[in-house]
Amino acid sequence: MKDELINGNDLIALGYPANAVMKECKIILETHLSTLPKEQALEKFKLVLEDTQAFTEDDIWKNVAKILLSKPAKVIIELKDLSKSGTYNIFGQEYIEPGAKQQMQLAMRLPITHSGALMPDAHQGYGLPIGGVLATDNAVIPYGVGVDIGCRMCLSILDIPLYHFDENASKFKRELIAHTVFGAGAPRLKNRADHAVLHDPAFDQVPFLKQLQEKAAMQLGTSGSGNHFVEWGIVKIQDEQNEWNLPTGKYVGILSHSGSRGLGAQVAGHYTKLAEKLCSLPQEVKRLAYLSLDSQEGQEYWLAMELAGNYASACHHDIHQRLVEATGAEVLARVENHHNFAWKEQHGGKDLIVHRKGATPAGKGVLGIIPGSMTAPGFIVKGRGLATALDSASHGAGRLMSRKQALIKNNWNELRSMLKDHNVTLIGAGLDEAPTAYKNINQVMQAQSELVDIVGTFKPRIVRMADA
DNA sequence: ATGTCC
Repeated sequence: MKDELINGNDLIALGYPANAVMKECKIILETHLSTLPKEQALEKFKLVLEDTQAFTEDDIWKNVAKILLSKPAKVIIELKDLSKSGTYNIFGQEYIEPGAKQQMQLAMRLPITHSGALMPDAHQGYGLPIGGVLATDNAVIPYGVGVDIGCRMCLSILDIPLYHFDENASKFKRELIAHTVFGAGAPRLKNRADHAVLHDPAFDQVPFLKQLQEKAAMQLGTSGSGNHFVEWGIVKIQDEQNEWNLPTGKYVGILSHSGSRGLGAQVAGHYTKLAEKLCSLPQEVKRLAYLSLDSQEGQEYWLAMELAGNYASACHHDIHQRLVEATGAEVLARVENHHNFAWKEQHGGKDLIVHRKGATPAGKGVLGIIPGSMTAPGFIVKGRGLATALDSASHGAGRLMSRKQALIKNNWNELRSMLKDHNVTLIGAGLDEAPTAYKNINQVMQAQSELVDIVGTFKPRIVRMADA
């Protein structure tokens, strides 16, 4: 081949895919076509592309033919131009790291995205940021829900007198240890669980779920690890108009935070992989791969997601029930909500799929729980239904430090002193969960005063988390 | 988040 050289762009212009075939073409160019004029060489490439089948046995071209036939060019879905992606509202702008905003901006550019919002506890995650809310059109993003599907809060307000709790603190601590199970992969202790959710028809409707049924039974009522907890604490009801007609004042309560354990994690992993296979997005957003709700896979994910949500809910109820029975308490009121989930909702008269990944549903009048930290209060909230926040609020204070960073910066002396100051007994946990690793919950609540009203607070007193 | 890549 004389004078001008053929390059990759020439081949792509002919219609060649930009994949492994390029390497083979380069070898042929160098070893067999080096003396041919450019036009003639291009003609040859064109012929191979048009009649690939005829070259599958050709000594020179068989590798090229094989790749052309086996690997059809993958169509990468294009992101919307920034100018057409629409804006999203950020609450608590000053508390949010740039990485989380960049992730949200990318999510806004998906072709399926309708609208979005970022909560004041937001920080970087896989795919959608934690604290990200994304409304899409008839499609679900497994990583827009998160790895721990149905991760949620549950608060039981009890009839136990405060003085009884204080006088018997060691018994309450013992029962908390006896009736909660922490640790990754940890199975339930002793008695085998039975619960309607373990017989959910979804286990038979979705083949992938069948193999997870036994694991789900083994782990029912367990809490897992990470930032999950079960705690005794003091509820303070301050809204006189509360729905339970409870007199304002202090109550003993149980607050728990956990999700769908191995069941949800396996579902998330499986359908994320499937989505990435079926929905090729540019590298920087590949974790936002989505499934159409009209597809078999999308419908399966939705069913599996709802099962994982119900399972997570059952886990909380099981934990609360055992603690309530062990202490002879009665439940006066209960507040609970998912904060890693997707819902079918109407916004502005349009049917949408609303993903909340680390965000609390806050539709008008909807109750929820936003935890603080092991020493900072959590909040019982009532949604204000702000449209620009897509009826959402934060799911907590949000991390200030990464786990790794927190392990380096925090120390046990400081943590022990904080626990003492706040009259908190801690069982388990590591320095990565120290209160100093989290944002200031009061600032976060201030930043979302348009999103939720405060009904009451919860001050942790005996906290159990997974061992470090 | 989960016994951490089918």
